[in-house]
Amino acid sequence: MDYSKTFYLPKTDFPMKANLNQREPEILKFWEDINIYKKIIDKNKGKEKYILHDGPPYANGHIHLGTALNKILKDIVVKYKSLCGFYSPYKPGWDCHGMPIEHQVFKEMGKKKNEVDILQFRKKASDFAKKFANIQKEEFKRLGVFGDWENPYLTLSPSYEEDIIRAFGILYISGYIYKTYKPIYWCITCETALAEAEIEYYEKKSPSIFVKFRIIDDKGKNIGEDSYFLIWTTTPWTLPGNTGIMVHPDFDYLVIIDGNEKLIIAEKRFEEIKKISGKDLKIYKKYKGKELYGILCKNPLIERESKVICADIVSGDEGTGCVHTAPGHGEEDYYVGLKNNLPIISPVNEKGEFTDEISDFKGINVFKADKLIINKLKENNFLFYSGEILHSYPFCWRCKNPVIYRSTKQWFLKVDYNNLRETMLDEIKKVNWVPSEGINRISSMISLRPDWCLSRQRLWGVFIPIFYCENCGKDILTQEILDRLCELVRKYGSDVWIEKEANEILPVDFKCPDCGSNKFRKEMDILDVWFESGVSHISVLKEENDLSWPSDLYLEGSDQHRGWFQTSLITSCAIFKKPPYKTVLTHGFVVDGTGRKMSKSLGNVITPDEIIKNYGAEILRLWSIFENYQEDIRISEEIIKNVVNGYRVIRNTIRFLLGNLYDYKREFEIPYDKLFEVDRWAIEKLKLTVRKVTENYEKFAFNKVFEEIYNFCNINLSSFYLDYLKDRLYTYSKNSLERKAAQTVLNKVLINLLILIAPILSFTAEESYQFIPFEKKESIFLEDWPKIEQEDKDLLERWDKFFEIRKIVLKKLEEKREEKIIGSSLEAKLTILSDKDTYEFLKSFYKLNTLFIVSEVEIKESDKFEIKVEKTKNKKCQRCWIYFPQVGKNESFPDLCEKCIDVIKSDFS
RNA sequence: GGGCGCGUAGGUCAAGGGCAGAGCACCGUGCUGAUAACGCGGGGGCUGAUGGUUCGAAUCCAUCCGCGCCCA
Repeated sequence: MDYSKTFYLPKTDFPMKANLNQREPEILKFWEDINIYKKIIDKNKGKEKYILHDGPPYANGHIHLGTALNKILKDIVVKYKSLCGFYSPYKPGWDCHGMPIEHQVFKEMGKKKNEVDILQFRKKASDFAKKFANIQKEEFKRLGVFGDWENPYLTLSPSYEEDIIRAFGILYISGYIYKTYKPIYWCITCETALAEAEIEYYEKKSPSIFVKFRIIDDKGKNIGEDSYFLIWTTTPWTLPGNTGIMVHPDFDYLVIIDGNEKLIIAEKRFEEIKKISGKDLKIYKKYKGKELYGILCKNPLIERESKVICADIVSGDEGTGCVHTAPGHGEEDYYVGLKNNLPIISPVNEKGEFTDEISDFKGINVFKADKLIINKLKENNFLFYSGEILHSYPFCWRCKNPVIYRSTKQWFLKVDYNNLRETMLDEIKKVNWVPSEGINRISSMISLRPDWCLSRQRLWGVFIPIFYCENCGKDILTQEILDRLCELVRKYGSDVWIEKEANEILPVDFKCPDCGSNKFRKEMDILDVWFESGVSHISVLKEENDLSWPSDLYLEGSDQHRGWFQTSLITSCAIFKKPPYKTVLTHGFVVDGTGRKMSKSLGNVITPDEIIKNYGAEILRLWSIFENYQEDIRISEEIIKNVVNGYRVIRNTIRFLLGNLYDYKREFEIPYDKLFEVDRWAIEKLKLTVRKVTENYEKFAFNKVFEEIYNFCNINLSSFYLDYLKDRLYTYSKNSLERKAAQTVLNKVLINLLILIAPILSFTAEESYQFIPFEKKESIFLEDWPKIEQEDKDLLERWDKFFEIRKIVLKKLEEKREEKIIGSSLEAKLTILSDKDTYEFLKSFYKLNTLFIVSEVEIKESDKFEIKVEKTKNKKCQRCWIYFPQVGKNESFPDLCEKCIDVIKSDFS
């Protein structure tokens, strides 16, 4: 007889095959239709806040795996906190100004910086940034990220620009801002400052000269008369700007005899210099580099001292080991010069000609001056050797001419003003850095960082709000001016700085406080974009945005220790004396399957789009937390395959749970103490899982969250409990305690499971939630996080012992299966011989055979432990497939067991 | 070149001086009432390399190699 119509198989429309790429857009639409983000926010209104402040991605292209990873991690945190009942609004933002966009827009226009109408250009750049902010917005939404997408913050919006200007103004007025010389890349043909991105490197032939700097004060080192430091340079024209000579503190330096003269060079370079010059040089004395510190030399070209200083950037592989230092003409020279208080001299105008400062070469192009300088050095006997060299040199990306380092006045934020550096170093310690190594990184950076250069000679950004008196040159910004300007910017955007004359912005009849003049000009440099994002905490974390300062969490890639974490810390500590964050969480970088970074040239780039198309955003979400994201995160076909596998296990578990709840209703719930012991065990395991999962969410250890959930589904449910439960679910009477108790547990497991996975597997949690066939909330995201309950440790320990025995049983069963004695485990009869304790222990389990999924278990006391497996002699019940001695004894139902006969009679007649 | 990290099975992760482990993949197998599902069993490792400390090292120390981020 066919009994297939007489039992309760799982029934659900929740599909086994996820088909994520098709289904996700439907779920997104559902969320949009019910406005899920607002409903979550409304649900938690008035509760404790948890504010994750979004670091703005740069709006100049499509998202990549790194940006996707970052947004997904943020989304997981916000969803988790929201489910836990926190009021956790998420306001995404975009970084819209800056060089890369400027660069790309110039390219599109086919023009360069000084060929464009500024306002027209800025309009184009603005459109460009908005376009990509919108593209990225859609891409982020596609990932299932919830947030206030209708009201993001953009650094180019007038209100944000106003906040940038106000923040700068506050810092200026309180004394943090000053102006001084700093070398920058400069193209003397285009007469413009260049950014690093506008530099191309080519081979260039340059002079290579060794020059003698006469010692005028050896600080009592007794080096002797007619002594010189020998330096090497490939840019003779920078010699007039020389103010120092670097030596390595740990190198040995030799005083060598060259005729009547003595020369100082590094010992490491001695042989090489002897070879180059072809001279017979003799060693006279030896000094450690650090002993030479402070010796004064004379610049061989002009009347200026040159001081010997120590720096460990000095190379022992080229030159003389004594390095010509012109702080006005090089980045390294500049920083070393700052540290040692060397004057920064840059006697070169914007055309690349020497200024009045160098009377001998006034008006001469620096590159043309090289030859003249070499000749003059030779004439005056300061040239030791002269040759030529082919080396890599920076060129202008536009005109392809070699560029120079030229010092111009730049605006700075002083890090050592008002104890700012100490404040930051103190406050850093109060922040929770996750992982904890982050504190080392940011601390060492803060303790070493130089003043922050805030000005850029660019077009796409917010102008530095400073006026200059045309008469006396004084820089001017008062509270009154700042307030007026902020009002204008709020109304018209930062373009107003260009649109209006200085006098239209300044208060009526404003006069220079120093000289009384009424003529002013505006600063035309813009602010470093890092300053813009660095004040996001001021602009965004406001009451009017429903947010609050400081934020609970910043969550970005580990590169932001140098970037946003630091710039935000500076502005925040300068203005409020406190960091804008309580916790800083960092993640690593996405690399390929072999651990190498992704790049076009390596050809190993994988895009979020490919993953979404082939597998779905859900897989991307799961991948994001599948590995330990605090280190580098690898991605490869194989890894994605693993992720998909993990996903399938969860999905199938959910499907089985749903399928067995098709006829369940909440009022059927069986109270805990009426459940069978094995059901209580399942509940205790669930409690344990909920607790561990929650702990790991709290620690942001999302890969462990998944591991816990996965192991629960796989080891506790799939391998044991659900397999065992099939008999009770399928074959017992619809309203039996066996079935109802099982369903009670399954219902509890299902709803808890869905909540636990919802922050990560949002699509699947929602999709399956909608298949729950009885009364529920509108969305899984409106549920409450399960309460943490202490699990019953005694019960769990008792069952751990059971599982130890079960493991042996399973192995024995497999042996008999191999011997072809049994197939299905239900064909088996177990005999377990054991000591009294174990005997009593086993005896205490209800229907032990069903727990092992065998037909018969016989337990006996014995002095040895042994498990025997044989084929049962009973007959198989055709309905429940268990072998019973009673099968065949009933005439009406000769192929059924007693229980099944009862069920058929009660449920199907 | 410097700073901060990382390196354990094919991949993802555990073990932090005392027998190197888990689930996945793989192989074998059962079931055909979770079926592109589910169950059971199995093989797989010179713990990046080389030295050292120790009775004993994946673990502590040193050097090196490879990879990532930041800086020069």
